Amino acid sequence: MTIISTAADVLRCFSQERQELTLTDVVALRGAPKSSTSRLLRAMREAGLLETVGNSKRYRPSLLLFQLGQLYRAGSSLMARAEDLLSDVVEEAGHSGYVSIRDGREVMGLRYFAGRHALRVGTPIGRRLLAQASATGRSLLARLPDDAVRALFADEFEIPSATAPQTVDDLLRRLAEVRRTGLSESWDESNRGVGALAVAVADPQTEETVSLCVTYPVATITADEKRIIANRLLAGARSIATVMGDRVCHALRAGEPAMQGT
Amino acid sequence: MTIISTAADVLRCFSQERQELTLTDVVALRGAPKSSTSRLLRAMREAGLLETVGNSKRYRPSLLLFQLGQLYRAGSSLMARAEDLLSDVVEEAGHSGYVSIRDGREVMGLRYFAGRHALRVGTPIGRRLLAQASATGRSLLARLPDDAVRALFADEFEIPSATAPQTVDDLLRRLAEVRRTGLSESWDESNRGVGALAVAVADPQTEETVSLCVTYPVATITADEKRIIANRLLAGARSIATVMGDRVCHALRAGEPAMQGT
DNA sequence: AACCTTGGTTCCATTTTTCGGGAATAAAGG
DNA sequence: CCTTTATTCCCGAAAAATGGAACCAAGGTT
Repeated sequence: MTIISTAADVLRCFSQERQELTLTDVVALRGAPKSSTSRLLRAMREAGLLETVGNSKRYRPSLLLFQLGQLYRAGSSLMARAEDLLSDVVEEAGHSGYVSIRDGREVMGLRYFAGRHALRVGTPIGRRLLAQASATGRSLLARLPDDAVRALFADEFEIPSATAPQTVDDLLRRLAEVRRTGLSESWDESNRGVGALAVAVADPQTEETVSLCVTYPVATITADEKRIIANRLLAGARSIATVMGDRVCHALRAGEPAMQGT
Repeated sequence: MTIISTAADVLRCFSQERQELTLTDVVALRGAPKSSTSRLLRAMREAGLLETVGNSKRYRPSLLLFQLGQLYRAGSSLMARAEDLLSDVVEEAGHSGYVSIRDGREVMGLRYFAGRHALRVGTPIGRRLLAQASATGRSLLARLPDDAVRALFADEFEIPSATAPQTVDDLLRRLAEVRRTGLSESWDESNRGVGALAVAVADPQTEETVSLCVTYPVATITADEKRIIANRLLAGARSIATVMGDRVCHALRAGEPAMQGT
């Protein structure tokens, strides 16, 4: 066990809710001895991984980490394409959109595009959602084989709401549907009153996969709007898939538009 | 010298130009022995600080770092950053500064930083200026499309002085210039004997936009001083824009300094 | 096939850090 | 002034880092 992993461990103590941490916080959070922790925090600060807020003793991640985070998405051309497309779709639809990736059983938004409607979805970037209970998450899960999905949820399967999949089998049924249509939908699942449509695309070179998703208030969305969004997303995803050489793209390959009815 | 700082050192090897690094890259960049570097990179990957791209041996900063970066952004508001920056610039330049927002056809100062020169501009907070006839106002208007500006001034266009824009077309020409340079300038317009330089930055998440402006007596300002202020404002705005994810930032994106001449 | 070259990993003995826990110190905040 | 919070010091045992060299695996090249 190297000190590096301990340092990373400390970094993981930070979160949306705990943006700044004090020595005692970290000690409490990790149950490690005080002296070691104090030394470690100082070392991390001197290394430029953390910085202290003002002249207080509270620590937070440094600018260096921020810049590195920026690279994360700047580095990917898949991401760039995804952002371009989603920006267009959001512009047109007026509803907010996200580009997200999956990390284990969760998905995380990397990029947010604000819609122009007064009532719009505005979850901040960096928040995590359950993969099984979001359109985005399922669009990504659908790219895994069934047994990989089972393995992923072998030890735990959370059910955040009544409209979310209630069992793994339930989830698999919905994933099959996603694979068939290329499109994933959620309705009042992880966030109350929020619905979403999502598609996933991958870069076979780097094996990275991102999901494009448009979210809207379930109360005001019309079937017509949904069909338009769905078709724009599908068409866009299809073109990105073609460019990147993504072949796994199931239904995206077929030329026919989805959701003709309803 | 702890390994933490060595790790941070490795992280610093990444940049916009070098988004992914291979072992030999890092060895070359830091001149450290191969074996140590190999082990370090592996440790960092296992700790979750780095990840390998696809199944290649190229490393890049991990998702963890991206998340931490997001926290850095969420940690403070646009306003807080704007104030920090302006406080620095004012300190350095000695002239007064404001952070302002636009409200329709007017701009209003929210925060005032007193310069240290004997002769200084001292408009109290809360006073309103015409947006079209101030550096601050034009920096904010420049972020609107032309037709929105026309619509805004459709029913009325006040002309407070001879140096202010005389017509809407005149204004649009000056806004185009602002968009080009990222910088807005006024000279003896709304306030007699007062000039100003301003830049605008926005938080795309909340869609709030603020303007940072430094004001000075036109009688005593030198071209050199102006150039310094302009560059400090631009550089600062650029960094805030990066942190906040503001992409509309026109000329702020380009790396070249403004106002080299004169 | 035999032979480089290149990029990466692993082995080893040696040197350097780190660890923890308690106590003293210091600094801040009531 | 008292309390809470953070830092520093101590030190031997235990763990990790180091750098050189050997070792591997791929891809060329002859």
